[in-house]
This record gives sequence, structure tokens and C-alpha cells, in this order.
Amino acid sequence: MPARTTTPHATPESAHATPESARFTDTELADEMFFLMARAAATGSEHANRTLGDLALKVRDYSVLALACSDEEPTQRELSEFLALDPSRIVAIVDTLEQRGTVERRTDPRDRRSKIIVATVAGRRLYADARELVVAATDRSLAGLNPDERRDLFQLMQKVAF
Amino acid sequence: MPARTTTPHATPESAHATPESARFTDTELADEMFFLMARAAATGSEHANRTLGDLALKVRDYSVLALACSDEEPTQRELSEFLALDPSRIVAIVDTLEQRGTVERRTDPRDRRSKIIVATVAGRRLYADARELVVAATDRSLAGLNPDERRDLFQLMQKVAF
DNA sequence: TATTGTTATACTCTATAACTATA
DNA sequence: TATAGTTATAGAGTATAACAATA
Repeated sequence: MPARTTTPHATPESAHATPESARFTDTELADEMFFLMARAAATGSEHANRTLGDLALKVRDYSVLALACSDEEPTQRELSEFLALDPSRIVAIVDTLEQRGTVERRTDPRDRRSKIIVATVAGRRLYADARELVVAATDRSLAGLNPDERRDLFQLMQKVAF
Repeated sequence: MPARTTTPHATPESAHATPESARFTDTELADEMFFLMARAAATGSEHANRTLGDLALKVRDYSVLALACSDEEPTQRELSEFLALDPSRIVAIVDTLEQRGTVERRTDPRDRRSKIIVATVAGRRLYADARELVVAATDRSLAGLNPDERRDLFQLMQKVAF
């Protein structure tokens, strides 16, 4: 996923306001969209990271694996752009995924400088399991919203994100 | 803002998909809420960070300053909890704000271990300027949404974030 | 000459553990 | 004994520059 998480980043403890600090929810800061976004993203990534830990994955690994499982045949450069991660970061992530036997680097026949990242059979199995976990974690993160609200939020977020 | 970040995190280049990687917007990954959140938060924080740079502030500094300007008289511990940042990180942020003469540490008379962070007059002026910049940056980040959609998104995000 | 992937490196951020002063 | 703030430090993440292979 993109950087920033902010985002921005993994959260040490739950990002949900504890009773002691809940009184800050009425401040101007808590009314700013960037703050709400950062907070929601932090909680979401935290939940996803925690649940993905069962498969020894982090959200970054998961994101690369997911795109490697798509039919788009991404090069590392494209992964870097779409995930807003430095090319050197992609190298490291692909290294770990490759060492686990979940993805392969294939030289792009049309441009032999580029390497296409494709998932192996084992990688696709891992992704299927991971996606189930992530979907379940998302469900928990959005526990406060009813189905209509979730659909609305999803559509609005797609507009904002792309 | 929370760690996340997104957290999550500052983005090297624009988090918006470039034409070359736009084809990934149809993948399963791009349909996952945590990914959309992380991406939106990254772009939002990036815009906010960039514009706050004019005042030599980052979003973290801004967040602490905002709460110091509120009437809630936060202690460092409370700032740490609400912003989901480590206490040692709060120390560093308050240090820089204090050196600029924008906030003061006041020993809490009810518990002399705690320090209440309050904005100075200069701090309130800085915050007023910074808030203008942040509001304008938010406006640009949400350029793709009409007023109704912005209101809906705001309400939904508040539910998710708290 | 420019670009992809890679490596190395510096820098920032985050997490942990100790210490002090208060409680 | 426990907690708030502080400090130091190790670790993870990020950014930058250089290099080899290819275009």
C-alpha cells in the first residue's frame, strides 16, 4: 500500500481513542479530514498487519503479492509507482517474497532491463489465504458502519484515492 | 495525527497513480478498503506536509500545536495516546515547538509528574496561519468530490476514526 | 544519453529500556 | 510500587546517490 500511512506507519497500540483522551474528539483537529484519514488508515493498516502476521506477511508484502497475482504482469518500476514506494524498497520486498518461493522475477522480453514479478502456485495459495484474513480484518475495522454506509464509503474512497 | 500512516508515512512523490500504473486500479488490491484508506491518507498527509513546509511545520507538529491551542489542556501523556505516538516522540515534538516559542510546558498542579502543553500567543498565531493552509490543502485533496459527497465522507470518516 | 534494477548509505521514524521525580 | 516525562539506543522505514546492464 502507499506510504503513508501514512500514513501514515504501524501503530504501537490501538489507534482508537482511550477513554482518557476521548475528550479530544471535539477539537478542531479531530474535524480535519487529513487527520481522520490518517487515523482511519493507521487503524486499518494496524488490523491488517496484525492479522497478516499469522502468515508472516506485512501489508507491503501483501500488496506486492496481490499485484503479482493479478493479470497485469507488473514490473518492479510499476509496483514502485503504484504503491508509492521507492524502487529500492520494492527490491527488498520482492527479495523476501522470492526467497519464500511465492513470486518470481522474469526478465521482460520487450525490455530486458525490466523484471516482471509473477506469483508462483505457492504464492497464489498464500495470497488466497491472506486475502481472506484481510477481508475479515477490514470487516472488523468497519464494524461501526452498516452495509449502506460501507458501500458509500467505498465509492467515495475510490474517488479520493485515484 | 496517528501513526499511521500512514500510516501511516510521508510520500516520496505524488501518491496519485501515474498513467503508466493506472491499469492497476482494476485489481483486487485496489478494491480493498485498507488500501484505499492508506492511499488517501498518504496523499492527504503529503499535501498537508508540503503546504505546512512554508511555516516550517510538519503534520505531527501541527497536530500537537492544534491540541495545545484547544481548551482541553492536554498533558504529554494524553497527546501520546490521542495521536498514537510514542511518549518519547511527543517529547521531541514539544521540544521543537517550545524552542520556537509556540508552546509552553506547565506542570500540572494536580499531578506534578504531568506537564500540560499550552500554546503561547505566538503559537496561536502560527496555528491560525497553519490551519488556513491545511484547510486549503484538504480542499485540493478532495477536488474530485462535490459538497454533498464531502459532507458524507466526513461523517463516515468520523464514524470509522473514533 | 536515459532508464531499470540494484547496492550502499544517510536519515528519519519507531520501539524499548532505563532513569528521575513524583504519586 | 506505579506513572509521567526524559534520555539513549537499536531497529525499521525512507530517501539519495552511484553503478551495471540495457535501451
